[in-house]
Amino acid sequence: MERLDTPPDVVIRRLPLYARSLRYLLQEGVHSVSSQELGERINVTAAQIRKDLSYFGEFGKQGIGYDVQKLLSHIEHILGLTQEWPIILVGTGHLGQAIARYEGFRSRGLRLVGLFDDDPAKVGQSVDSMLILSNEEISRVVQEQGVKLAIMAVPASCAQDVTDLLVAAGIRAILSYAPIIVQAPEGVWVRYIDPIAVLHSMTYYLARYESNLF
Amino acid sequence: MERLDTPPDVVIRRLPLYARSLRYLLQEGVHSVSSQELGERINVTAAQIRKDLSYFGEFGKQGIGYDVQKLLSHIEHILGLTQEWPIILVGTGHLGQAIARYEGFRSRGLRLVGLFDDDPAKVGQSVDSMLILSNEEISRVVQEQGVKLAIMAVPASCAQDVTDLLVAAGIRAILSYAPIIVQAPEGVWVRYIDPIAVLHSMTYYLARYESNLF
DNA sequence: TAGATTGTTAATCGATTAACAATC
DNA sequence: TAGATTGTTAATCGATTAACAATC
Repeated sequence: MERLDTPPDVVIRRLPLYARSLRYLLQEGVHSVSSQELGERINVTAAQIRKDLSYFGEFGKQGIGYDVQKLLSHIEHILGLTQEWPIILVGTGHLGQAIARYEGFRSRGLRLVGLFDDDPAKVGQSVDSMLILSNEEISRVVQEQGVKLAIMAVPASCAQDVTDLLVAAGIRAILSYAPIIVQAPEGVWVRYIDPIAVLHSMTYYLARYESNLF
Repeated sequence: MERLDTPPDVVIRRLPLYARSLRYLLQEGVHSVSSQELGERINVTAAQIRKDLSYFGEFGKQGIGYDVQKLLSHIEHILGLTQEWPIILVGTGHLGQAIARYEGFRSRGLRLVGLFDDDPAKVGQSVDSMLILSNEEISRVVQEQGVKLAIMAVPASCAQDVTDLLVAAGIRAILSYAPIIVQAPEGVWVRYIDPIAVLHSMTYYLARYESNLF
């Protein structure tokens, strides 16, 4: 059956988890998997997996389940992971350097092509043989390499300025580690990695638990 | 009016964002804020903020809005941030070291009290004057210091084992950076920081955009 | 007082789950 | 064939939003 609904964002955010689990299954030499089995691995119901996939097509076989390799290919295709995406990283503090040293980008369809910092003392140094450039060069690199995706690991105080710079340069999606919500125009996606906020939401439950409220 | 509903987890996850925005307002010297103004800063509707807060009490004044300092205190109290939470970190790769070097824990109600790795070559070294201990010492430290909260920055391949170790030691909440969903018993909260998954959900939109589908 | 904004209810919207015919 | 599991529909559940009386 044809599906014309545009898939909700929650569904899109689950697809990478399905893909990853399928990669692990493949490594383990598993060739076929049911929605039930896949769901148990990632704590999602079987019905949800089937419903999610139905937004994009029919990938399974009744009575059998899904061919791991095939379903993985389909999902990678849906996510646009058949191509390699150049990305840039702005901010080379402790966290930025750790990200720059991450070895896994290439195998995950991403390639770090630029490293930027606005601190003149850092510009010209290098991290893992990758040269740190000035923020003023962002625009040039983004345009030359057709970069659409940026990681922002800068202090809250300059996050909005850097966002504006990235948007002006042509970046369309930003993953921000800065502890602040930035404003970006329509058509630019911003997502946040916010470990402190996550920890603070867990202390809520810990505090409740400690006082024996459940 | 009294509210007996237990607040949904989505609400709990938004509270830290409200708290943070209020801290910024306080720094800026703003004393009073309406749900409208607060909402604009963090891209949340005014109605949602008021509804969220109503799970916990009445903190505003009709016609006026909220006293920034008071509302912040209330939210910090709700989140259990009136006490300092000891935390441990397992895994001292690039990312783990960056986390260990993070200076902001103290001011955010968290205190790193232990750093662990299972690599004998790393045990005994130190990061920022904090000694790396063997994973075998997790249980002792957790019990001695009453630690409930752990950050896990280990490879996917040992994430489940480390989780089991943490749970056995008495940890009740885990923030995991490992790219795998781990199984934990009831009453133990696990949350994930998964930058690659987030990037992969953004490539979906970039791929759509590139092919001019919207 | 008049204007503004809260807290709360009811309406709406959207996501998840259950159930089952289709079919491998 | 009998058993298993999909894809899809309808029912349920839960979260967001709109609206407004209460009130500062």
